[in-house]
Amino acid sequence: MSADWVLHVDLDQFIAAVEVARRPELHGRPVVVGGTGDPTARGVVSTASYEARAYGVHSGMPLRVAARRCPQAVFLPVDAPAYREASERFMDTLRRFPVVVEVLGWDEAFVGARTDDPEALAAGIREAVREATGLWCSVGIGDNRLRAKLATGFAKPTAPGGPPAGHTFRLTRENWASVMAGRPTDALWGIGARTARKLAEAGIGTVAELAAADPDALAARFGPVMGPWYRLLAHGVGDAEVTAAPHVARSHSRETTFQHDLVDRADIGRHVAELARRVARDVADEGRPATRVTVKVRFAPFLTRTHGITLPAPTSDPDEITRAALTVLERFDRDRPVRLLGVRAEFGDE
DNA sequence: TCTGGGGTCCTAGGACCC
DNA sequence: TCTGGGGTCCTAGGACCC
Repeated sequence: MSADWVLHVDLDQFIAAVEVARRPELHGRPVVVGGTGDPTARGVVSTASYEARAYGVHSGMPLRVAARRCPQAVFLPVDAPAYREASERFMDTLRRFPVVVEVLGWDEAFVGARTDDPEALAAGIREAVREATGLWCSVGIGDNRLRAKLATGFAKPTAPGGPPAGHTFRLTRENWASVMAGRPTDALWGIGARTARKLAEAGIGTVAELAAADPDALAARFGPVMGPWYRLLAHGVGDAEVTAAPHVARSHSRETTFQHDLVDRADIGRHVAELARRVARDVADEGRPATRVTVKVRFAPFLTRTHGITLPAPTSDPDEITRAALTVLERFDRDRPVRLLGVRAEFGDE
């Protein structure tokens, strides 16, 4: 009997896998991709291979720390065009199946399907993706998006030297409690370290405890939307709809962390103007005018401030966007060295 | 440990208006 | 002279995700 399923398909160690696929001599070695590939420079790890993860290296970790933990790793620069190309082949492969494909990121997608054998569909997808891209993927099977997404975590190959191909895992209303009840709240998709800590302070440590919490108390503590939503997450409640409708951007931004902090005012102004011009190009490509321009400044050592203005009228004009960014820049204190500059353009609600 | 770059959504306070 | 209740918009910051 056919039923509607949500599959979450996720490429394994995506960025590192792309690099290894085109440099077979790296197979089996610890590989760390991030920044310019210089482990002594400012930057973080984009992806570490499973061999590198065994040394405690993970995404988001400063490259300098990764180099200390795993000095023998091969450090490579981020090559965005190569990953974009691999991503497109991956998505095109998914679209060959009689399913609805919703892109979530470069290396993951939701797949909506009506089938009586979702495991067989998942196996077919994994083989086709391997054939088309040379990359392995893992597949979570769920009765909604939340459960499918979380299921993928249980499908992933874990240990280095383990099976090269990911497996599949099915997470539904039936096994939700037995799989999730005892796990920490940040195992849920949408609860991170900060919220988990605040929940723990309220005496809520596990998914089961969150599921049993009082919604009004959660609303008072976490806000009228987030509080009750956390409780629903703990019950595994989520949307089951998958859509192929193209994503409509709310904003575009460009930012740069400098290898050496900036102190010169004119220098800072030139960098903001350059970022604004790049954002204006993105706005022009979008084909809709920007309604707001925001500037971000991260001062040394790591203090971040933002200021922005709503434009007098929506515009795509590079000169107007640049002028707005430079006007906003005047509102910042200028008494500290600058580590990062960013410019963002937002679009209206239509 | 010393913390990228690109996004999304929510919250809360103040301004402003009726 | 001391004062309401509600709605909406703007702004800055926070949290989360990949």
